[in-house]
Amino acid sequence: MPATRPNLRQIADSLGLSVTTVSRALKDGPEVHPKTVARVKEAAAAAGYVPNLRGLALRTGRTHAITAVLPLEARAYLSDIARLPLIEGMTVAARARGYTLAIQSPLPEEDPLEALRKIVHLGASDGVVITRMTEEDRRVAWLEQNGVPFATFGRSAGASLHAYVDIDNHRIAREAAAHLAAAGHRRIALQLLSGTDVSSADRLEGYRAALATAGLAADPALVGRDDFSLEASQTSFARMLDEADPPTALICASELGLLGAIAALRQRGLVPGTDVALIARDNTRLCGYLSLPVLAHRVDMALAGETLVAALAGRIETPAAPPLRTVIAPGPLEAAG
Amino acid sequence: MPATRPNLRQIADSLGLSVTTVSRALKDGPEVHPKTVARVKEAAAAAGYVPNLRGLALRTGRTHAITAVLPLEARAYLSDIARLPLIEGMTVAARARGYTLAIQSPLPEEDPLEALRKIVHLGASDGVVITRMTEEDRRVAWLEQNGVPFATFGRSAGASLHAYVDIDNHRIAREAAAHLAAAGHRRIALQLLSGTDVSSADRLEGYRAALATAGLAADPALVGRDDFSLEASQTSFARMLDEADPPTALICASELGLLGAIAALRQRGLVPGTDVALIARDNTRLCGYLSLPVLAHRVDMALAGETLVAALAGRIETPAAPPLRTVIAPGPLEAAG
DNA sequence: TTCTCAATTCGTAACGTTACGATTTTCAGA
DNA sequence: TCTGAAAATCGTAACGTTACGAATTGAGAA
Repeated sequence: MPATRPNLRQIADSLGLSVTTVSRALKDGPEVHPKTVARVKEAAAAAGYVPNLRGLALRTGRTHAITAVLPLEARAYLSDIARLPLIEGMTVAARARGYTLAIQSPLPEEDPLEALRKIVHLGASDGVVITRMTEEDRRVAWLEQNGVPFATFGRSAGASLHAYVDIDNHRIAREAAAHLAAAGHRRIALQLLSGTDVSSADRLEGYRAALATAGLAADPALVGRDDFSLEASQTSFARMLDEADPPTALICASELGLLGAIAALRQRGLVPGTDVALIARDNTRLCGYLSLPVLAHRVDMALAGETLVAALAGRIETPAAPPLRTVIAPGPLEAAG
Repeated sequence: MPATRPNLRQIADSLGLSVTTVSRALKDGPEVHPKTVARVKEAAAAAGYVPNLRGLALRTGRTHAITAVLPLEARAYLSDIARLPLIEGMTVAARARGYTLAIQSPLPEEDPLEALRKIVHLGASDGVVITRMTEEDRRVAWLEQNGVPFATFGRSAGASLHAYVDIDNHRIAREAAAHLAAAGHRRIALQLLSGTDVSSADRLEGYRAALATAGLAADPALVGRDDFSLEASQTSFARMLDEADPPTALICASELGLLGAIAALRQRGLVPGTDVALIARDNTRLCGYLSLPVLAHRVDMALAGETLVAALAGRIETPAAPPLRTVIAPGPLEAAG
């Protein structure tokens, strides 16, 4: 920015020292006389000196910024309410570690790898957090090949090696389906994302595992894949409800999905949560204030964001250390509120 | 990031040209032979060249990043749900204009001016968006003195000159109070932020204007200043409701405030929206799903975010042009949903 | 006084880019 | 073939910082 800010040269000139000595003094270099260190630090503080990140970045290659590639336009990814604590968690954790968080929202029509390549080549950050992982994510391979520090939200297939934070989607869906089966439900519907997200695959697996354990058949017609707008969700559930053997329980995948399900039920004169059991994706505040008997797991998205940044910071600062891999356990399945 | 990315020198060497010529060719400099321009562009595309922002920033002073100073930890500022569309609007608009949005969440204990000074002196962005404006905001004076491009969310006292986007809080509170007065309410409570935010001052003024027009006295005991957690809001409203002459209508300031009010009412066996009228701050999705007779203005926070970035981009790119000043009009007071 | 060695301090180069002035090449006209 | 101007290209410096090796200073010993 155009603000004329003090730089090393000005401080050096004002003290009759060289730029080199001032630079070293400010980072307590052992070669600088203690008295000089004190003088320099005093002058720097008086002048309000802050090291210029642009020069620093060019010289050292470190920008002290991290970039999160997080779709914000697409309503399909993460519920509205789950997104904010994730961003908050990342921002706060980044700041606490001396980083700035930059958010890049990829355009839906862009090739994810190409978009990522551009972001990395800009060289404006020390590492990236990527989201919306697919099974064989080409981005992971590319990042690894190019030695770019990264952490992913959600595992990818080759997840044995890289830093990631994941929600235990398998367990969440499994517990949800198991609970419903134990309550006597035989026709349990599951809502998934429309893409090839790993999270959806995990949820589907967990759901099937629970059904198998309960001795129930898995009916593909009961697995909805819509893109999680309220309307799409409503349509999707409505179709299931209008079939010959409709579901008596729904496992939703976002609060928009939940609201869509409620709309579809009300449209048919059914009482949500009573006539048809409902399990929400996250136990968000919204669920609690629906005044409906809805169950949900509480998932700490802020913690997920913080852990993501911690994992990325680890890759940046100690590349030799093993990557941090975390699966966030959900809280117990409980009455939403 | 450590990725070895192509730079101008490599492209120049591979073509037997100088760095200067390649640099000029890539931006269609008129001094370069058209055939050379074509050759250079082809080679650059083949190599996947992306200009390095670090070098560019150092040379040109432009970082193509903007920083939004937005408190994310403090629950007191902006409702949870209103924050996300604001961030989304800013991110998307920034990206559309070739900027990256960085979010800096100031720590509550930090001096706002000092924190801003550090952010600016880092030189990591071309301009800043600041929020939580106070009447005589020292940050505005400092930014102006130092020639830093900026836009504010909310006006400050000397707002005649700088770029800002504001919500018409005066009108929102005025219409809310007027509507309640017209419905026969005589004791109308208003909830405000606890700080010295301009938005709260505007709301208070609008509220008082409506009461005066309706010939009602303004009772200071009916103006709550809490910090907008659900609990604080509940306590604050509870105190009012337990007084000798309790309010029969509440104008809330966030959805958390609304939920706190509902909790306080239910605690006393009162039916929210029926026994005591409620007007919410924003017509968020949550309000609609409360299944209560709640009124609210719809405020387009995503538009506010987009407009903020547009205003800031204007300051950065055409400093001579008059600053963009926008007041976002709310939608009509309507049944929430 | 002079020498030696350690303690300080300094100057230069480099990161990748663009601006500016200098230099080379090209080609029409004599 | 030569001249000269226009066209095209090149080299150098600079943005602010740090790393490296060189240069200077000072104190104690001979």
